[in-house]
This record gives sequence, C-alpha cells and structure tokens, in this order.
Amino acid sequence: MVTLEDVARHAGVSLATASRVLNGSSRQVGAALRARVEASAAELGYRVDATAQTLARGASNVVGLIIQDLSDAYFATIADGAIRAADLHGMVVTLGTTYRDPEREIALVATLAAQRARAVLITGSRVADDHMLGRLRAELDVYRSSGGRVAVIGQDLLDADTVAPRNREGARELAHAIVRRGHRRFAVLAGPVHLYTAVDRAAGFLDGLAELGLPEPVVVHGGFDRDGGHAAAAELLEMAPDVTCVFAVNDVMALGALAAFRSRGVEVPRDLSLAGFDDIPTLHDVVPALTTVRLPLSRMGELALDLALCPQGGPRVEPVAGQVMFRHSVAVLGSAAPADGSAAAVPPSLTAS
Amino acid sequence: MVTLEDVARHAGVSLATASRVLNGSSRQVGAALRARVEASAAELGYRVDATAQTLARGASNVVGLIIQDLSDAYFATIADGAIRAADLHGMVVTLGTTYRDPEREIALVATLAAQRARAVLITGSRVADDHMLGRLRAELDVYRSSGGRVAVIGQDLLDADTVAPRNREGARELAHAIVRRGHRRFAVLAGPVHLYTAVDRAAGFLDGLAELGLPEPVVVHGGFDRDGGHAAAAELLEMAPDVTCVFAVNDVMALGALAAFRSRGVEVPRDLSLAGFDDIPTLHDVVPALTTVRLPLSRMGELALDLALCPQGGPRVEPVAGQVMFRHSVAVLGSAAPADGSAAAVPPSLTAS
DNA sequence: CTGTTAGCGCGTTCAA
DNA sequence: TTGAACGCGCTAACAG
Repeated sequence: MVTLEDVARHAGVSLATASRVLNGSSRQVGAALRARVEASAAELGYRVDATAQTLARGASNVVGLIIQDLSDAYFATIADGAIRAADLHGMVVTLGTTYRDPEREIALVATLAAQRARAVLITGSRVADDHMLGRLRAELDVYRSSGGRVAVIGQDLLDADTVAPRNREGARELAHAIVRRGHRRFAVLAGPVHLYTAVDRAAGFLDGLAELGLPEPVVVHGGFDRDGGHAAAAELLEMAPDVTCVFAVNDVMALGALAAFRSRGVEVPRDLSLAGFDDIPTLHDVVPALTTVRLPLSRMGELALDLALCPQGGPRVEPVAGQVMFRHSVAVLGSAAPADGSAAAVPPSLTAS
Repeated sequence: MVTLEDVARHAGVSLATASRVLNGSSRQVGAALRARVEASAAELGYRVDATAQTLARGASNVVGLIIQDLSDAYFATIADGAIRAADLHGMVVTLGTTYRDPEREIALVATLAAQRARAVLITGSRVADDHMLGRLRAELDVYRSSGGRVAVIGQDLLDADTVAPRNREGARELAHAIVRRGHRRFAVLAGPVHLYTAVDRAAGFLDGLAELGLPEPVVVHGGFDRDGGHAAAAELLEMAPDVTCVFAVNDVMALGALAAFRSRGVEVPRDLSLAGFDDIPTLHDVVPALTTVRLPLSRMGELALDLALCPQGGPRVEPVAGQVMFRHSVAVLGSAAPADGSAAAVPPSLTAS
C-alpha cells in the first residue's frame, strides 16, 4: 500500500508538500516540486486514502441514501438523480435499502452515522407510528449532533430539509382532470392505511371528487407495491362496483391492477379506466399508456442532495408539484354525461357477476 | 461529536476497555465495566467512527459496486442482490454509475480505491477496445496492490473472480427453442458491434440457427438500450425482410422493439414473433409475455460479492447458465412447417411495404 | 514557497 | 482482566 509518505520520500520532499500538490490545497507549490511529486505519485501508483482524509479533515465525501427498494423504479430513479448530483459535488453515495422495514431504516441511519457520511438522504413515505417516528428522530438527532446533515424526500415530519411531493394536490387535480372527461363513479386502490403517501393521495382524490359534488368512491386498501395493486384490483372486481374509473395511488400498483384486470377479461380503457401516480420511467412502454401524475423523481433526488449539502438556517421545505399526464388508460366519455353517470358506459363485466 | 474517549472517561475506564466492549474484540471485559461502558455509550449517543476503524484496522467495511445505469432494471436487480448480500456480511455498498462510459469506469475504480473499499464489483459488458481494457486493468492492479479485491459480472477479461453469464449458450438454446416452434427465418437486433455481451448473444443465436441448417438471419446493429431496440426495430421494418421472428439481444431492447412494432401496426406475436434476453423483473406485466433467456440477476450480484469477499487462490470463474423462458411473444407455427418456411405466416405488413 | 509537528478516533500490542 | 502508549495516513497550523 503506497502512502503519501512513500511519495514524499520518493520525490524528495516533505509530507506537507506532497499533500499540498496531490490534494486540493489552497497553498501553492513550486512548479518543479509539483512536477516531481506528481511523477512520483503516478510512478508508485499512489491513491489517496479518503478515510484518513476524513479523519484528518473531520469531513467525509460520502453521502448516505436510504431507500426502500431498489427494484422499485420510483426509488431507483430518485437514487439515480441523487447519485448524479453527488458526483457533481465530488461525493460518492452509499446506498442502504430498508425493504420497507422502519427498524432497518433506523439501523441504516446509525450505520451511515458510523460511516461519517456527510449527509443522509431518507426517501419513502413515513408510517403512522409515533413510536417508530420518535425513534427515527432520536437517531437522526444523534447523527446531526455529530455534524451530519439530513434531507428527506417525503413528508415533512423529521425536522429536516424536505423535498415534499404535493401528493394531495396532485391527486386532487387528477380527479378533476378525469371528471372533466366525463367520469362520475370511481374506485380507489388506496394502499396501506398507515402510509402517509398513500393516505394523502387517496384523500386528495376524494377531495377533488367532493369539490365537484360527486359521490364518495369505493375504496380498497392493500399493499403499496405491484402485488398490492394486483390483489386490490382483484378484490375490487369481486365487489362488481358500478364505477368507470379506478385510481391506484401509485404506478406500480396501477400496473398490478392492469394485469389483474386483463387476466379477468376487463380491458382498459374500454371496460374500465385506470390511473396511477408518479410517472415512473417504466410506464414508457406500457399499453395502454397510463394516465398518472408526474413527479420529477430524478430531480427530486438531486434536490434532496443539494439541500443536504448546502446548509442554511432552519429546515427548508421544497414542495414539488405533480403534473397530471392524461393518457389513453382513461377513456373520454360523452361530455354530456350527467352527474349521476347514467349515460356513462357501464362495463357488463362489472355490473353482471 | 462523541468519541470513544468521551465514553471511556464518562464510564471511568480506559480507552482500551471501552474499545473492547463496544467493538467486536475477542478480548473479554468484566461484566461490571462492560455494563458501565454500554450505559455511557448509550447515554452519550456514541457512534463508532468507521473511518477511524478502517485506518486503525487497515480494512474497511465498504464494498464498491460499479454499474452502468441504475435506471436499467438489469443493473438495478444485480445491485439489489449485491446490497442484500453485503448486508449479510455487515458491509455497506457504495454505488458508482458509469453511464456506459469506460473512462468513468476507470475513474470510479480509482475513487473506490481511495475509499479503501474492501472489494470492488464491476458489472456490465466489456467493450472491444484494447486500450481502455488495458487502462482498466492497470487501475485494477493498482487497487489490488493496495489490498483490494475485485469481482466481475460479465466477460472474464480482467484477471479477477468472475460471474460469467453464458450468453452465447443461452442465445443458442433460445434459437433452438424457437426453431422447435416452427420458425425458420429470423432477424437479430444485435446491439453495438463493440460490446461483447451483445456480440456473444448474437453469435450464439447464429450458432444455433447454423446448427439446424437454417439460413443466416437479418442482422441490425444499434444501441444496447431501449431506444436502441426501438430504432433497430424501425430500421428492420423498413427493410421489410421475410422473417417470422426477431431476437433482440436484451430485454430492454426487445421492449423498445415491441413499442416500435406496435406503433407501426405490427402486432406481436400475430404478425411477428419477438424474443429478448435477461428476463428482467419489468417483464412481469408486459403484454404479450416476452420469450427470453432468464439470468438469475439478483443471485449474480450476491455471487459476485461472495467471490470478492472470500478470497481463494487464483481467479475463479463462475459460469451462470441462462434458462429459456418460452412465452406468448413467440408464436407457435404449424409443426409441419418446412425448413424453407413457405408455410409459415408472413405478415403482409412486412412483405408489402 | 517549504518543512516540522501535532493531532484526527480507534485498534492493538505490551506490561501490569 | 485492565491500562498506557504507539501507529494507521493524512491535514493543518506554525515556523522558517
């Protein structure tokens, strides 16, 4: 293992001089010595020891990123944005995966604190569990008291800089957009009752419908992932509700629902319309194109990293608006459809059974 | 920032004792002192400094993972497996993304060497560029000479432990499986000419056809990603070749091709059959279900990590077989179809034009 | 502009 | 079983 001292000796200079030329010091070094040091470093194959630098400088160049599941495009895309941004700052990203376990989330914060990560980015919905929330906050306080910075993508519940997707407003606007196309009777695949992101989106959708004087939709709860969407959709079909459009609170759930519908002969959007939330890249080639609310996922990752790396006064909250993407998965019904929906298409597959 | 010394002082013991109870030392410590130290650590909110440990021990607990693109499910799945395995070993993963730039790949190895990563995992196809290959090998040698371990997922070209997908064999078997279903005339969306993975798969497919005495397929080169597949498929349709089945050398290309076909009114598998390679999880809900060659991606990530972390003698090569997954995207043609294919369906959309 | 030196936080000999 | 002291590789005063 080649150390800075080896390089210094080989170049016939002091340790300090070698350090100054090889690592971004503000101090100047004569051209001759500089060249000698660089030549020696190259010849010996010297690589700085970032851990030693961290120790000496008191600040590392790693940022921690905590996500729930890398195989979920939502998180993969955020992670991609964060990594890209970190790279611009000369930082590396250490990735931790919770697999949706709040216990692991806390443990990961501790691990990243031990790693002396300059900042920790936490993504994913908070859960409605005050005990867990309290423990996470405590762990974050420990981390912060050792000089760490924290940024969150999600609900503003951790006294940290937060990139806050406007889930409620996005879902509300989605409801309006769909109603504008003639739909009147809805179902919502609402996800878990304890997940704020799911709850907010479902609530926003209900808000939108209520504002327009429409009846409450059928609500089915379930998992927040693809299989949850699939199961909830299957359950919904069993109920054979009189609805024309289904809103799944995220895209992967919508994809699961789409598969469930298809396997039961319900064609979207002919028999039933479907909408999701997030606009994950995976949607690109889905048929029919899925109506959804676009969140700038990659950008959110960058934003969180920038917030964490550029400390200001108190915690800042950066709201991120969603943009309704109206696509083929939602049918446009007769514009004269009355509010009671009697003129809207009622798929036999749903009313029969 | 709470240090071990703070804890020791607070507990009224020596630094060494505190170190022994808080970090997995083999030495024993009296129960009374042990309790005092643990209490102090908890009370003060002590978190080990992993960078200091790395310096003192000469070995870190981070492994570096170099991938090409996190938004590609192929890499995301491998990364997931590697992270999972690293966790089991008490290691954290630092993720670097090359965006398919060999220059960045080399730079990332240097960065991870600086990080004193215990091991570096390199994924993604090698490119046919001796200069780049040489530089990467040199960088890896530097890293290894400082005690780092290297494992590769891909071609066995770096003198390192290698998880080697049997691309050629998999594609060959795929060809056989498809021919068995009555297809005789093929096209291959072959990807870039300088990417070994693409080249091997295309070559394996040609091997398979040749073994069966079938004519050479139409070959179209292009990008190795979704857009590459889309473009190549569009180009193929322009050529209006007399083929019944198209093989794209990876799944995301196949997905792009599927979209291109669809947008031009060519329906898979009615008008044209399509197959891919990898069996990325994304395929789960693709319609029609895509015939492909399954690679145990997550497992490959684990395997690479295990190889890297359990040093043996010389470099080991772990071949990974692909498994043909025959699905709806490839039509089953009349089993009596003659080798000249005159009885096979020839979609008007391809022959007319 | 260059060199000397004192830590950074911790593991680990060695001695008690 | 416990403690004292050195060193891991590097940075940042400080001195020259």
